[in-house]
Amino acid sequence: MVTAAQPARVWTIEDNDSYRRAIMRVVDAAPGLACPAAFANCEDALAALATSREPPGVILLDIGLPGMSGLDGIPRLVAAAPGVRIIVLTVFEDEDKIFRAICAGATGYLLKMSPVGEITAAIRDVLAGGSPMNGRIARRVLEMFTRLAPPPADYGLTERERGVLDLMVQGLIKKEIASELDLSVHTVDTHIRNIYEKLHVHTRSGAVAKALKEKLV
Amino acid sequence: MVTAAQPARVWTIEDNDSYRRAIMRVVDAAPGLACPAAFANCEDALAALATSREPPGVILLDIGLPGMSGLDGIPRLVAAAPGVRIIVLTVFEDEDKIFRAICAGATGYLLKMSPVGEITAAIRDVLAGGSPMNGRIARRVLEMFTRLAPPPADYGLTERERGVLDLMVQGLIKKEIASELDLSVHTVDTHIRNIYEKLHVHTRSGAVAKALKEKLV
DNA sequence: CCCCGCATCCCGCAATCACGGGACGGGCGA
DNA sequence: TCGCCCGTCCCGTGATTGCGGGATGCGGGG
Repeated sequence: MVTAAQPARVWTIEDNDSYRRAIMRVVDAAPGLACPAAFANCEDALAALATSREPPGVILLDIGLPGMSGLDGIPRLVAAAPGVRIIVLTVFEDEDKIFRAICAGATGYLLKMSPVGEITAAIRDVLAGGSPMNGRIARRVLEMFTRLAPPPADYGLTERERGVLDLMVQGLIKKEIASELDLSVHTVDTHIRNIYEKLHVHTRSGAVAKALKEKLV
Repeated sequence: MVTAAQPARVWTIEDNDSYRRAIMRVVDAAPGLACPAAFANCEDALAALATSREPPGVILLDIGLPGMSGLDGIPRLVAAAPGVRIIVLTVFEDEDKIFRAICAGATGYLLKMSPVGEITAAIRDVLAGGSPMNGRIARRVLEMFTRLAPPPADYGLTERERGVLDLMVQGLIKKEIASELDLSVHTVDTHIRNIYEKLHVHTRSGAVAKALKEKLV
């Protein structure tokens, strides 16, 4: 809980000296927030985390750091301070970096061009269970999601064929599929051949790969 | 572009009469925004879209609608009005609905408990290329992402075995794998057997499925 | 120094596979 | 009513596979 008596501890990892100091000032000036420590690289922060008796609740993290990248630092920081929330604060807005940061466990993603007031707002948001993101970043994240779930592609598989394909994905052989579906092996064979034709493959592995990649079955 | 002369058109689809009217009032009162149309269900909105000569730039969409669900409506609305941005405005905050809405192409996701001022802010955000999300929604989205990239699981596969597995995933048969890797078919065979053992499967399909599901190779 | 584990390579066989064919009934649109 | 598609069933052949062996080279530990 954020109170005046016990301000939330925010650490900053940022290699640009003046920007780092500016952030510290802003955070310290914000009611209920304090920035008791700041570092110019991940290694120093990790070392401090290992010995600190007062771990931070939130870390503002740059990505373009000398030495260990902020991206690589995220999992280690989280491991060193379980429960800590990481807000990435960077100039990068390419999908790859956003994606990697989020997958690594970042809770927020801001751009350095943001007004400083947005930073304290973001910290409070994170503390309140939110995930602050710059608008463009949010749009990108959503787009990645959309792309992740592409058209369920329809190859015109029949119900039966989908059932057979499902069991193929589970690694069953024809004989097993036949008894599972209570069919003759020959019938299963025909279905499999039709699946191959519809999926434009000619091996089990190809069919299974296509089924999984395109979320059929 | 949002100007006083040409306000951005916002449509509202919401079955609760008073809430719908409240939104219309708020949007109409906001400078640069106008809500020239509102509907109680998707079907009506779709019909209006089909004949309208002034399609909206943004649609505020409820999910719990009578008839066609807002979730199912998203792709149709987008199809009927290419370029329209959908902001989901609902009481639901379960992962499934969020996920489906985003995958269907929603640009923003707000909760009805939000102060109305947040709605106009969200509309402007969307118009400016952003993707407004309630803080908790954003957190959920990020968590979904994190879960999407689970531990790359290690079954102790050797370099060679990974190479073979990769080609298996591509649907090649042993002979093809052998020539691709410049090995004897017998060697490939042994590799495959070792892969089976390490992956605890005993069929090609099982191995391919496991490789794909756990992002090996 | 020798043994063990490991990755790599090889052989042979029975089981399984892909695929060419053919057949039958039921549903559905022309 | 007549096709046509679909799901079901069947045969046979030759290729491919899974698996039982066995062998090589190479590194580390006793």
